[in-house]
Amino acid sequence: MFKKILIAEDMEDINKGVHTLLTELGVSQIDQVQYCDDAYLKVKKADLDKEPYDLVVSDLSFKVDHRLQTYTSGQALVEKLKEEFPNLKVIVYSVEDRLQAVRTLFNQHNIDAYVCKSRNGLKNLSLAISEIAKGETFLSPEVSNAFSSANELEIDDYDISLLDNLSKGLSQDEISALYRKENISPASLSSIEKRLNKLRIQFNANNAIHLVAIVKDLGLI
Amino acid sequence: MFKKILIAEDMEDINKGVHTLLTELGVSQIDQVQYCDDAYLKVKKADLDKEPYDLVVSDLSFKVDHRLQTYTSGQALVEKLKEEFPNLKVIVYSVEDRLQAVRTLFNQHNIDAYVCKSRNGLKNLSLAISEIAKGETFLSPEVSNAFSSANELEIDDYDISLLDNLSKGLSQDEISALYRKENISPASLSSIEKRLNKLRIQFNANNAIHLVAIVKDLGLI
DNA sequence: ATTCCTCTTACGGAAAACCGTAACTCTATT
DNA sequence: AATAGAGTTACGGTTTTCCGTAAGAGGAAT
Repeated sequence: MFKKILIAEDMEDINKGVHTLLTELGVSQIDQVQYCDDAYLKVKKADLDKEPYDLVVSDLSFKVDHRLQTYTSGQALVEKLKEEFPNLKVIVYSVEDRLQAVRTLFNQHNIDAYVCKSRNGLKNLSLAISEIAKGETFLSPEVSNAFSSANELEIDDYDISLLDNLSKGLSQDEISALYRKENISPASLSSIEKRLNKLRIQFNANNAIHLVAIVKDLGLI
Repeated sequence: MFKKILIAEDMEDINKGVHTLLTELGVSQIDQVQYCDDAYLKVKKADLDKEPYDLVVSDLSFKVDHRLQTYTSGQALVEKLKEEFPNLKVIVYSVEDRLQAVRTLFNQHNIDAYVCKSRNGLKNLSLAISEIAKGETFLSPEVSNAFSSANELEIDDYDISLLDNLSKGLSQDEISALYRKENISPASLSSIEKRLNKLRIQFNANNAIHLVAIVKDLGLI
């Protein structure tokens, strides 16, 4: 089990909650910071002192305040940490459930676990820790389909067209009529509903508005 | 009229076109760069040599390539230039027509003109130059409503919050419940419907999806 | 030809969004 | 105190979206 852990989390209450959990798990040294820069400095110093951290648990979003930060987000912090200390284990603990963000963190920045803050957040966090201790990675159930093979790159031109038309204000009915006129298949309302449902699941969107907002952020349309 | 002008534009053909126009306008010294950093260095050097530029015409987007740049966008370049050389006149010449971007350039970075690359791009550019020479600012007709439009100024924080929550996938019902909990008024479903209806009319949106897509494009959320 | 599989379409019910109308609250003004 | 006006809320009806189920259409493979 891990002996020395750092928590980076700006919300004091959550920070404390995680601290309690880690204490219960028997971690002997637990340090806490509320700013990304402090996190980096602590890890850096610990490394120089030859007493490196075993694990960092970091949030993604940190409220900005008067203190100017070099690393303005958990993402930036994690990137830097994993770059400079590849052996350091990192758990991202965040409310964020956008699959693309999760994918990026794993693929680009090689994090070891992603845990969603939710009703079972702490439980999953403790699961994550034991998995990592065994050399495994961990993914919260809320975002478990971030890698489920099927959805990876299976967004085709039809999907894009659908999303584009939605974003232009057409109703599903109107899109159906349009596709019938232009001989685009499938054109039935039912198929369009089905496809949009698939996309909603893929992108973890609650509804069509959310879906369009997400794919616009991703630059897909 | 201006005597010494710098063109910052990565596309060679456009760069050349602007050069030709300026020559026709009787500008005696016209320099061209294809990288933001080169632009900054040239302006800096000219200033140190006591032969400063009168005007910079800059694009917004520069393709990234092997040359690592300190200033990776026209926006960053303009910001730096206006900060260090407030007297230097700056025209932004770009295809970008997002109103929010235009507003930011004028309000935050104090540019002197914004010209859209379009059919009449060069004509507007020459108009802009003569306006600036008279001490005026200039705004391309394509984006002329970035400031004039009354409708955009009537959007308050509540509207933004509403749109933001919508884009995050909350239903109108959920937003109502949220506002009740957080004592944000108005919180009733009816009022939320009404406000969204007003926004749909203002932005010429067919439905909520369309509305969110539009305000995202405008950079409002 | 039959089976199996996948894609498309159809349908029906529940939920949410859309839209008009009317009532209620609060404030300012006389 | 009375009234007008703007903002908020309530409510009913229609349309659209959401979601599950099931039937039809077409292809591939024995």
